[in-house]
Amino acid sequence: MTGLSRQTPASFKQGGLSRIQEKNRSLILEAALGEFSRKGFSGATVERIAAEAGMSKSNLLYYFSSKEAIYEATLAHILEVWLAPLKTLDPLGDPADELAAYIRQKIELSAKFPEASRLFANEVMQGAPQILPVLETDLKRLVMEKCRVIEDWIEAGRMRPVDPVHLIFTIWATTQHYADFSVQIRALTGKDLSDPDFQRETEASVTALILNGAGLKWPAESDAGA
Amino acid sequence: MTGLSRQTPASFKQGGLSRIQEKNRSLILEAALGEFSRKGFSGATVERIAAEAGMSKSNLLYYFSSKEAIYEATLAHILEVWLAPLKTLDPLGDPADELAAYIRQKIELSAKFPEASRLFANEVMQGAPQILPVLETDLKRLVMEKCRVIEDWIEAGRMRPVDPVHLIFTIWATTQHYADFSVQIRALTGKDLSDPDFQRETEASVTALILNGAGLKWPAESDAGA
DNA sequence: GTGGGATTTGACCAAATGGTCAAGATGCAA
DNA sequence: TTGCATCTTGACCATTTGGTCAAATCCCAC
Repeated sequence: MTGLSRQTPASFKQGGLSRIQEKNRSLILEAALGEFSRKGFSGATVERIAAEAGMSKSNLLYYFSSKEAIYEATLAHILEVWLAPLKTLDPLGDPADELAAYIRQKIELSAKFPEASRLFANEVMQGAPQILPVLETDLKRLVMEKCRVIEDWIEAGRMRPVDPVHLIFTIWATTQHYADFSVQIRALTGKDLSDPDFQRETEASVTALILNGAGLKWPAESDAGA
Repeated sequence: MTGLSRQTPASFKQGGLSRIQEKNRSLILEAALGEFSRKGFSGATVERIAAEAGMSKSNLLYYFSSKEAIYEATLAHILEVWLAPLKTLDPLGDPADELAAYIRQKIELSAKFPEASRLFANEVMQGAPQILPVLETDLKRLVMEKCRVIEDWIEAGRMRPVDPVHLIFTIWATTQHYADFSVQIRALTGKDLSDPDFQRETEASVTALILNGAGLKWPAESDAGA
């Protein structure tokens, strides 16, 4: 009787996705991440996404109603992972340790999910058409909260007075740079974050530069190898 | 007699472009920069570029034989400007002054030509299909040369031992971040580099962070206002 | 002013691509 | 096994878009 349910993947009835749906949506999102990050939204084709996910274009459009819907889902899927590390910045911890840990996590993400980084960068560079609202609300609230944490550290004389928001931008910029510009980095150094040695070297350099720039001792006293 | 010259803008005969050609090529390149930086290569349309340049699509294709040709010309046009500042890093100057000047120039570029920055970022993020050769030759040579300069400063004990290539990457990352992610920055701070006050503030923060991170005194002694 | 090359454009074409649809295949509960 | 909902697909369509072409129109040296 219902002519309606036909084009709706049984789906959301009460949030329960069927086994097949679970698998296919997951395959699609993974393929979409690769395609969108490689080609950008406009350059990506649903045909290629479908092929990479191992199904027909028609079938893909059975699970996601449009190219834009796939894009939004992909973006939402990575956004939480992407912004998570900042939340761990602990006001009660040691400033140097906390910032070092944050930088390490961000570089870890850049190393493990360079495609997500590029997709995010692409979205923001195009004017953040999909995620601007999130940036202006959730992210802004989070950043302001963590800026307050840093300000408190500064007022307590535990680090040099730096503008917290620029400190955060600098951390974002540097860590994401290694993912987004990996081709350039490989062209210049012959390596990128996929090389564990290079990842360690990058982490050490970036952390030392930023922490010392913020007036924190780094590496912390301990054995500083040759 | 020559059926050949017809589709070739009188052009290159000996490098002399006619007045009209000069004007139109310039209009096209400016329009293309806007369109490509806003939409990326795939998202851009020659129709819109032509409209923005105030001419018909057919006429645009009279000056550039294809969309890709416009893209290459646009990229080549900005590339020299983009890489110029690094060349000014003077081995004979004071490390702090030299690096501060370099950072200032890069931020100046990000403020004045954010579209060029985004176009460049886009190109590299897609794998640098057009400019990879340049990166691997000219840019690599330049970077290695300047790394040597920094190493000499370090060996002379004039700055903390830092990996020069990571120092350069950090400067690139931070300065370009303010152009490429200006939408995010505006969402979080309400301002961006188009605001002169924000530009000064950014320059001061970034310079202080990086130079102090590199073990250099900054700001140099002088009146440090309240 | 005039002839011929430079410039400009509208009409047109072919390929790529997002999306629809109806029919067929598959999985599963009874 | 059978009936029905879920799942899958090939055929098809409309639009967008990069690019061509022949016919104007413009510009300028003579």
